[in-house]
Amino acid sequence: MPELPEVETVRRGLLSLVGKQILSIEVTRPDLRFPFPEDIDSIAGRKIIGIDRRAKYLLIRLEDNLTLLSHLGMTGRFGRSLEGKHDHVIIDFVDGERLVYTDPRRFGIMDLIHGSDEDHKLLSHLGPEPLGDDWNGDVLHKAIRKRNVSIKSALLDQKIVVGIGNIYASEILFRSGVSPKKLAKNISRKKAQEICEETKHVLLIAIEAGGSTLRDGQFKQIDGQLGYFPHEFTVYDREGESCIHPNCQKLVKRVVQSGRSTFYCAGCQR
DNA sequence: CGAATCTCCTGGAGGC
DNA sequence: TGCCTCCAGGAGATTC
Repeated sequence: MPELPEVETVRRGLLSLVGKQILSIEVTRPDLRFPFPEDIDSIAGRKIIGIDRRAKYLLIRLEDNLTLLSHLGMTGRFGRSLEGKHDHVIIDFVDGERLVYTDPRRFGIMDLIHGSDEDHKLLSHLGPEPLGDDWNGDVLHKAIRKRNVSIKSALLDQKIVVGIGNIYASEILFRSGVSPKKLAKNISRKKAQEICEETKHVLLIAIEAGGSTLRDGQFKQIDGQLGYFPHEFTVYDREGESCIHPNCQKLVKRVVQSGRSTFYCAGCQR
């Protein structure tokens, strides 16, 4: 499932579309997670002038201050040709290129932003970007020091920090040596600093690796190449396997928090 | 206000 | 081989 690194990888893959003029857009159904905007056709005739990312949202910038917002949900992906029954959005370009949004589970989102991002309902409440220079241990500590939830849940809360999903939350906490069950309000300033640094590290490494996906490789980079590097994971989906630390004899555990699997090492994470 | 729960959806895995 | 159940999970909506 796409988290920040996967979305960033998709963004980079889409950059070759910048400068192209849209000929037409076709939707094969009325909605994904939400209904498509009624004026979705208004992107036709406009050129793509840039592609940004905010949290896990892709922001396809068009002429005349119009932005096509896209969220990949769980299983959304962009391709250059039709794949089958789950193709929901087909964008054709004047030069003959084609962009197809495919999403079996339809948790994705496609919407238009007229004007500034901050005014859009889905973007207005988002927290800081984890890779931004202004996100540090202090900022994280202040955001969680009164929160009566587990640190795992806090890292998934997009109002605290954006872009982290279920996989990287486990990875970050393992590398930080913090138990996922520890309450956010009990995280020291120093530990918050470590979590912050590991977050940046993990996300950057994943971006360099080209993103990752679930075990079935549902996520594809735009050229169709799989972007899945399971060996990168230290704990995620490794229940019952040995902790990777050479001096640790423990096995990776799995617990369910807020209905989501969390993987951790009880020996290394306190 | 914060926190917990419910909800959307389909494909894949496992059980028998 | 087929059918059933369960599970994966982002994040808004709902409830308390």
